[in-house]
Amino acid sequence: MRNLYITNSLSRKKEIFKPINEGHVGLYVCGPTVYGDAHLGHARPGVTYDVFVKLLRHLGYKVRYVRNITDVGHLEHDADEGEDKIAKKARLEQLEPMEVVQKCTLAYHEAMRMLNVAPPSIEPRASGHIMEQIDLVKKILEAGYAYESNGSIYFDVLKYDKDHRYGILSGRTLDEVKEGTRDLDGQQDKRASYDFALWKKASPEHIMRWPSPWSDGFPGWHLECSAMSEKYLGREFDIHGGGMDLLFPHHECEIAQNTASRGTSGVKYWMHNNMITIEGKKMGKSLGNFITLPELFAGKHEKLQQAYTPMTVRFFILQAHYRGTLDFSNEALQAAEKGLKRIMQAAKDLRSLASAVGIKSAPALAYGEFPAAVAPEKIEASNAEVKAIIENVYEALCDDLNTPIALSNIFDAVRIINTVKEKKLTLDKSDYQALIDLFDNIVSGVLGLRDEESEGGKATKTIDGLMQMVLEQRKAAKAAKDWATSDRIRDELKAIGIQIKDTKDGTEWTLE
RNA sequence: GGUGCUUUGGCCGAGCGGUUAGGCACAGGUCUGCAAAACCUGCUACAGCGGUUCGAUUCCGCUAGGCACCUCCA
Repeated sequence: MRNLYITNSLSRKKEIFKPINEGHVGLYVCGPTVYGDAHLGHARPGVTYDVFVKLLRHLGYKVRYVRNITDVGHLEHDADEGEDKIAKKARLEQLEPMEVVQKCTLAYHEAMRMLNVAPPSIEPRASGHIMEQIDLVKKILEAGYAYESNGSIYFDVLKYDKDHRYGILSGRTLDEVKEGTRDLDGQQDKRASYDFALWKKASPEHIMRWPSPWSDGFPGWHLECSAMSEKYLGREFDIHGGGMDLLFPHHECEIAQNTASRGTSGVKYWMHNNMITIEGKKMGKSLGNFITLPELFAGKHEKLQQAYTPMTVRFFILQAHYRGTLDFSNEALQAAEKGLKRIMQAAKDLRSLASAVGIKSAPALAYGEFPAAVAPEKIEASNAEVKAIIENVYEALCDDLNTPIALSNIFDAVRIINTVKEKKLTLDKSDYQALIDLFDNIVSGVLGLRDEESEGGKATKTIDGLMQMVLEQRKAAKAAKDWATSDRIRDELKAIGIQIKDTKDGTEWTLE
């Protein structure tokens, strides 16, 4: 199996990945809090960890991928009167909180499906694991790292810090945390402002509430990930991922909870994807640059000059490294759209060139299917450049998921395919096979780039037939040197979004 | 205020102590009835000032700008 390197946020260094159990990977990623539309920000971790999981599986690992749904406990503020995000939405829309959860979860799933982000192996909900969370609170209380106050339970950060040191992930000392923590009103139940809630007593009007030994209430936000990761992945597991913004306090608190209850921080590698910015600023409702995925796919937002397809968005995300911020702009999205189109066209051309020498491409993967676990140790190809390109793609992906480098090599492969198509270069069967494998396993399989144009199914067949008829007419006009007619056909097709290309071998067409 | 990150050509965005990233845009060429596409060529940058070094965009320091987290956020 190839060596895989990932940047571990704990050490802030690139480390070689060694699974706890040979050949198996346990991965937990923080999923969305379901209280609104899926937005551009959700696309980044969705796509990043999707590619990561697909790569792991292609390399031959058996992966259990857990991504949670937060449907309770996530408050608007840390203050005691901070409202639960879902409860607030439910109040505003006059819905039962679980109706909000259902609606938003389905919308999130739909957005992920469109982005070709495969579902996780397990998608646990916080509200479905109240028992586990109460048990976890009990364990932390027993260990002496939490205290009860007026029906709520808080984590005793000061005590924990003395025994274990709080802040190993974010690199902060408790003094630094102290300085940065605001004293908010409504925190009088806590001993210290930096203590965080494990269990909160519900106020009388609070709808989402469960009985517990301490009060009718609800779990603290950080608790769910500790409880559910342990339940499905065990005391210690390989990788925990999430957005950079969750690093502190969410993941820091998770580590503290794990250590206090299980005696181990629980996670070997922490991975954090960076944010998508819009005009250099983080997306936020207050800045008016908040773009949801349905808006993006429909082009309906004042910041958008046009609609962008899900694959364009996916490709756009993959053109940057996951640890860097990625700046959104119409210009950048339009560039991505064209670049992706070029790769997809080359994929099509490659398939027909290869099938001419008897090499078949694997059928396109259905949604949720993973690439075969057949990553080669060595690339077999007679053309040195082809061989080097593919080797570089694997090396890049295994080097902390460097998708931009992988894509730059894939563009080199595109150039080779185009050169062959122009009959300025010939390849032998081993080269075709290697390239077909590259596109099947990596472009389509790991990077998850689908050809949206040719996914029309029945409609495409009909259009194919029609186009053949139209092109026959134009061919006849051209044969008669009736340029006026042939140009008119071309112009009119162009106007309805069909691009004609005359090549040596006949006329091709593509939908724009 | 604290902590951390960052500054790359028209735009997006990699990377690295000495070798072309890549995409998009732009210009010229080839091909073509003309287009389009493709291919070839060109444009070739690393905020500023110092330092280390045979050599720095790449390491160190300072200055200036930007961003993130510290409060909910993917």
